[in-house]
Amino acid sequence: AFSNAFGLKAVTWQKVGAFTTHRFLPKKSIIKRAFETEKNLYYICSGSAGNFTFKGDKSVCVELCFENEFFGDYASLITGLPGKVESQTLEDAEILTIPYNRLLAFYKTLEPVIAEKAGRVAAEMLFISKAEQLLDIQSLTAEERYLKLLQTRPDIFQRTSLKNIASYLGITPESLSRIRKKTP
Amino acid sequence: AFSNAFGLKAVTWQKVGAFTTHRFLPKKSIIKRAFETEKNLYYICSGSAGNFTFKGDKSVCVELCFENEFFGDYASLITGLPGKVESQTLEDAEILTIPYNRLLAFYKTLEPVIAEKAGRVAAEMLFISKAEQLLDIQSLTAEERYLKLLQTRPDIFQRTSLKNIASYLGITPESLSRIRKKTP
DNA sequence: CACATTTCTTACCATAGATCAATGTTTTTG
DNA sequence: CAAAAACATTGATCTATGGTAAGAAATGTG
Repeated sequence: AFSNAFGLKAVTWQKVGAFTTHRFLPKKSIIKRAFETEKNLYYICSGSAGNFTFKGDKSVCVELCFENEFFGDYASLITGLPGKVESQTLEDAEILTIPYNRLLAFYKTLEPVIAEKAGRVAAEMLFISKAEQLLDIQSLTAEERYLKLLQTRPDIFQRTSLKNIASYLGITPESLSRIRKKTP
Repeated sequence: AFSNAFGLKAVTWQKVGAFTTHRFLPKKSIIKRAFETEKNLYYICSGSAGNFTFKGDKSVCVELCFENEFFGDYASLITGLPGKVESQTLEDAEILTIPYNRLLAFYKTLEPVIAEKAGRVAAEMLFISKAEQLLDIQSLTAEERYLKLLQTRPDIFQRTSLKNIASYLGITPESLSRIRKKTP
């Protein structure tokens, strides 16, 4: 499914498949609760998932992932500490669960350089993505962030509730509604 | 200077020193302009530095770094694309400049696994740090962010202008001034 | 299919934080 | 050292966004 990701060959990923669980989860299934430690890496075959936290008593979507993307509470996975986010599906989803300790053990059976490279490439991608998300929030207005998301990921608006999109953009559903009304 | 960082031995870093430039830069020196591509990694021996972007016509500090920390426009360094931020010193600073292509070439003289591991550890640290910064902005109020910074990095307030701290917290200097007046 | 739940929109008011302006303070610089 | 620049604070507004509420639309469910 995830051929060549992180510089690993398809044949290598096939071996990962041996200890990977394949599940169909309905919409709004909780994958990992807040303050639990993440033990798995996930791959979304179809559907979508998100990471959520709270601002006061309001749920905030901090990450959105779709089919053919890896997913999880990476901060918790990397540090081994309890993560602050709750992970859940946003649509019915087909998800691969890759136990992280099994993945690390498998890495040790490879040439070590291959495994470290995969880890480096993955971590670099995560960093680039987070850095851009943060820079957007710091340098763009709510309306600019909406327009950027609309241009770069128009499909998201067909698949995710405006409520989640609003919190992902850092605003309330009401504000998003007003922005949408203003910008046809 | 930077012993054992990223899982590299002190003796390895000593060899990096051979192609590292040592400079003293006065306060507010520009290290890299916005929209240029970063070619170097920096290490701050003393003083401090920050990365800046603009929100409309206002300068926003998106990163603060101090002595004994690595520094740079990592997103640009990793992707090789022009970066959006301007890097500059915030105090008089003693800075090591490590040309990235020389660093990568040096990596190739090591056991490859060592180099990849260093890259992985570095990227993971950057990711963790950005993810936390983003989560704070999305889940905390301005006052909560101020209090968190005050608790975790009280020294910053002795060394950096409140103007920069305010923009780092995502607020104006006036708002920070009012928050400080309110919370003694 | 009918009922319940959630989502989306709209309206109205409240508020955190922004903006503008004035003033005092500190820092920089010639 | 004195003038200029940058910074910090305060007060008086202004505004974007939040909060609340209510109804319409969509979706989920027995």
